[in-house]
Amino acid sequence: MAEKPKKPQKLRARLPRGLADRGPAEIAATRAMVETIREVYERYGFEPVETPAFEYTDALGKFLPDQDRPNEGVFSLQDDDEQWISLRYDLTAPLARYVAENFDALPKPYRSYRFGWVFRNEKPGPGRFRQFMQFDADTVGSGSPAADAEMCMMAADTMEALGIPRGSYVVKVNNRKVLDGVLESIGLGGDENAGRRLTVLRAIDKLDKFSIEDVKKLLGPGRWDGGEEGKGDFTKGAELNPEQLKLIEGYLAVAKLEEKQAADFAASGIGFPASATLDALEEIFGSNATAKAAIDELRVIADLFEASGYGNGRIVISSSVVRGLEYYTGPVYEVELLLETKDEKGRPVRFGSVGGGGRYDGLVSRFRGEPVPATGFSIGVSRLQAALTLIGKLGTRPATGPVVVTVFDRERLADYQKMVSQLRAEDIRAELYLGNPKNMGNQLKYADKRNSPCVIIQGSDEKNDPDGPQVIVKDLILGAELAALDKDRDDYLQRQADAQRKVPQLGMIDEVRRILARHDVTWR
RNA sequence: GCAGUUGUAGCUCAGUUGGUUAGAGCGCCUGUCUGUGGAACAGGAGGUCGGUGGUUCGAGCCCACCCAACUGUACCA
Repeated sequence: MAEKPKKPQKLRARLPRGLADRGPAEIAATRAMVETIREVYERYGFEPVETPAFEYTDALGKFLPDQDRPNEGVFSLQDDDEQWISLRYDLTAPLARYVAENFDALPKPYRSYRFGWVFRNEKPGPGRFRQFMQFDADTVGSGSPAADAEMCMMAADTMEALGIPRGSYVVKVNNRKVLDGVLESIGLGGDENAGRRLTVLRAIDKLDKFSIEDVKKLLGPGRWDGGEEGKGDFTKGAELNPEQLKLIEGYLAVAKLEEKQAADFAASGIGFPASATLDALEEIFGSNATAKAAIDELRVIADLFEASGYGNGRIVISSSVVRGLEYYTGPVYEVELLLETKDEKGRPVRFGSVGGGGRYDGLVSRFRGEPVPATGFSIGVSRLQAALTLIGKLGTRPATGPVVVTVFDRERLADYQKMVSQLRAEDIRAELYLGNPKNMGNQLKYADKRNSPCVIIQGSDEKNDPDGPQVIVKDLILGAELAALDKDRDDYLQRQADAQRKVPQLGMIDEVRRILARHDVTWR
């Protein structure tokens, strides 16, 4: 017995984790979403601008403090002059660089939008990728709360334009300065408390994910990952003392109250005034000047969106919104999907935030000697697309393929190619079968896989028809429907004849058009 | 990063207390089909049983370590 010849080790074709290939259906869906978002943003007066995927790492602000090395959350490399450059991890920092670099030429306020891929070197998860698409709009050079209110209204309009019904999404607004004031009032102001401030903010941010009890654990001693003693990893808490804890509990209570009001609204359809929760906040933290000013700012924003009719639950004040810890300086917003659905294994899926933004008054002024207020909003296109696909709001039906002209006689390739050209000249997507034409079956299988509406066949019988040259136009969609009706072979062959027609070659275009119209094929 | 769960064909999964040549369905390819996809039948390709080492006469099964995926959690501009 001869030994089995060892096969050469094959290279395994594989995609790095957290990245995704995209097929025709997904590309079409993204294109449609991007067009819809663009229309809304342009209606609000924003103009397009694009920046490259790479930036100098220092422009992104992602160098680790005291180290000559970029944050590992960003994909970075050293240019040939040793300078670090990084793939952008959002569209905001590059915009700040662009505005600073072109400051004198741009109209102020400068209002622009852009979409593109961004990259984060993080652990991927369902709906979370290491490359994903964002669609941003920003107003640079206006410190007015009206600029912030407008971002929220535009977020709401965009959701509805994308087909998410009112009540199935909510735009939540908070103000980072409220949180700053709250932290000051429990004695966590100053540089020496920066670390604990972060811990407290992170804990508050978890309010939508954890119970109030678990959040309190994080504010106090800490919490086990598994939810109970000894299970999973231990997360160290902020170790607040009882007085501090009590004040924060007051804040958490307001946040929970807002949540309940929002739920009541969803049930009843009756809106509630933002002033109610703001009054409650002011009662507890109004004595702190920072908090007071921030609450007043939120009142202005609420007045604006309520006056324009967005107060009916589309935009709400929400104290649990924290957002990123790095650059936001004022109002912050988040768009949340309220739809609940099940995944393929029947587990409930919460989509959570599909967009957000806020005021970043420090980002442009880093590059300039003067203050430059700015506010922006970003939609996570990839995550939103994943969510919309899961709830069936986006068609996953593959796009219709081209009309396939089959090759019957390989001697007559030129004749078939001419038919293809005639179809193309009429703006009908068409192609010649370019595979091995040894039998008709394979060609039909190919057309079937391409999701073609129909195929063209011309053999010698048709070519030499006594009534002049004919072609067979076979409707694949109708054919598939008819075939599903009956299993009997003779009957099947009979029905098959119904789905294909022999027409004079001169009438080929009309027959194809008839089939396209029958199935509403437009190719968009 | 930490913790738990899981790794057998392209996909979904079987595989007895450790015992010859590791199976099924679906999918794929070929043929029945001298002019027709989705049907039927026949045949075929496809596996380093996640990897490495160990225990054993013998490991898909037992042990150790590693890797990957999933879930939770941490970080997330």
